[in-house]
Amino acid sequence: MSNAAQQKDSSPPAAAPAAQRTAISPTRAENFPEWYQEVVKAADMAENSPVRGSMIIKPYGWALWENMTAIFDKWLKNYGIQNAYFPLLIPVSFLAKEAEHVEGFAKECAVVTHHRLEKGPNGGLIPSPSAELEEPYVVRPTSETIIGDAMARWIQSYRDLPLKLNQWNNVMRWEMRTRLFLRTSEFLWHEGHCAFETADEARADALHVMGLYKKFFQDYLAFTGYDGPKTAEERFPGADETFGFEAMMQDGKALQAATSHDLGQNFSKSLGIKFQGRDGKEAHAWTTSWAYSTRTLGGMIMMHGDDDGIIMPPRVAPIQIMILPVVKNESESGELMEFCNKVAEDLKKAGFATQVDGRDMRTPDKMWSAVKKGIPVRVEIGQREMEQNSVTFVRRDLGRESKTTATVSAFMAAIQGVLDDIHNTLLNRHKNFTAANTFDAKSTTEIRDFYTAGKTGFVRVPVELLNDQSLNQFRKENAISTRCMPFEDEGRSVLLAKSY
RNA sequence: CGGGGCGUAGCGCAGUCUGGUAGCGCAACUGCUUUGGGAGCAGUGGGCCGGGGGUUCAAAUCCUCUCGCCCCGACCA
Repeated sequence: MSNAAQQKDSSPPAAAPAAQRTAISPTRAENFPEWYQEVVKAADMAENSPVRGSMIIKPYGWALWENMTAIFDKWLKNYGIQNAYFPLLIPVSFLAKEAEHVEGFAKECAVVTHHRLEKGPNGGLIPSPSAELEEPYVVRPTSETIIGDAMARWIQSYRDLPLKLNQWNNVMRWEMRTRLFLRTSEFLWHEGHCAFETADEARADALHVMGLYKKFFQDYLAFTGYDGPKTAEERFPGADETFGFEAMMQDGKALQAATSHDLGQNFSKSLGIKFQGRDGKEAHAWTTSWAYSTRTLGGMIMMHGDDDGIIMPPRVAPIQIMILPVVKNESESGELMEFCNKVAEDLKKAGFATQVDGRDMRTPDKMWSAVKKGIPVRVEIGQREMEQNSVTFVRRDLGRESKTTATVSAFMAAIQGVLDDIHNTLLNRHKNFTAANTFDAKSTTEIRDFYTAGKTGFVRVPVELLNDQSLNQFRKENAISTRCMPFEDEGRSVLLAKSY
């Protein structure tokens, strides 16, 4: 409860018999939020910036995001989505057009009110009073309105439908409390916006993209979770239905990894997205929107990381294989580097993201650096290996016990399988973890007992319980939200959890 | 926005109560020895003590205002 006091006591591991030093301290068990921050730092992925709530994504973090976007972008195009770009600034009046939408976002909008600076009375620069905008702009918190406005002009006939757009961009929501990747004021995402002739098509689109997310998370990011409709209280402002993908973090809190919205005709009516139908009559289009963001990346860290730092899922890892030359003495180093580079070249030709760590550092330090960056496979090559034309490699997911020596040709033949196996190990770990942290409860009393006992995870309860006022009161007091109504239970149940 | 904690070298911290020339560990740099899971010795460099204003002969230290960070809560597709 009194967290502030507790933390201080729990963070130093009390100089106990440091059996095995972990690369990250505190450990997950000691202090999960602090562990998370340290992991991001240790991997050199991101840092806080001078701009409150906005982070700097460093090259290694960016490389991961880039991989996460490149793959999914192809899938979207394959599904018939066209990428486009819409303005960062949205006229306030646009945002105001959809009643629920304004209400949902007004509280967290950054507003642009001036177009010129001038010298202030105390030095420095101030917005020039003579340069106040007639109508302020908001920095987009999401783009439904400005894209809808364009759609209204672009769509005249049912022949213009469906219109399926997406943009990779940044948005801003003035968050009160931020954490690297998980919640930042400015964040990166893609936002898809589609318009259809019929309600069924729109619904199918929202569901289809949710399916893509699920597949992407499973096949590339190596995690699983529950997908399904959100309850009314968690719905996107202005949506008829929101589908979410909920994943369980190692501290027992849920994280929404993606959402997809069936917006019905709410936005088309307020923004005038109309078309002449096959019957010659005027009709409003049915629209959708969907997204995943840099938050998903943060979630991935919290799902796969261990006390030595992040573990990169191999299929999106910026560096899949790191080769460490183990140099004994200078005289051999030239020949050894040549050998390492040769192996690296072959791996690169075979399509694997490979690097040789040729930095002038002690070997153990390079090893830990690779560990903290979560590089799936670390290859060590010293005099021994070179003489036998072999390599020694270690899997990040299994640690030093997995150390194996193989001939170069055997390694080349096996590496794809090794990476796939790492992927599967991570995925299965997370599947088992999710299953082990999903509990069933049939009554408000059971739910109360669960949380009162200090347990965490998903609690799956019958949807009818949402009508129980005493449960709602309890949820409110304990910050327990409804996550989604899993498709697999066909609407009979809803998942409760504390969440990010 | 409420409650709590905290800003001192790149990082982690001591010094603040009781005002008197800015310290420790790690990292960095140099040299030698080392190198297959976090090395050893010797040496060197590095500070607007978050920022503004005040009190004082004198401020990291006291007063005041402010900015920022962390944790919890509220809020949050």
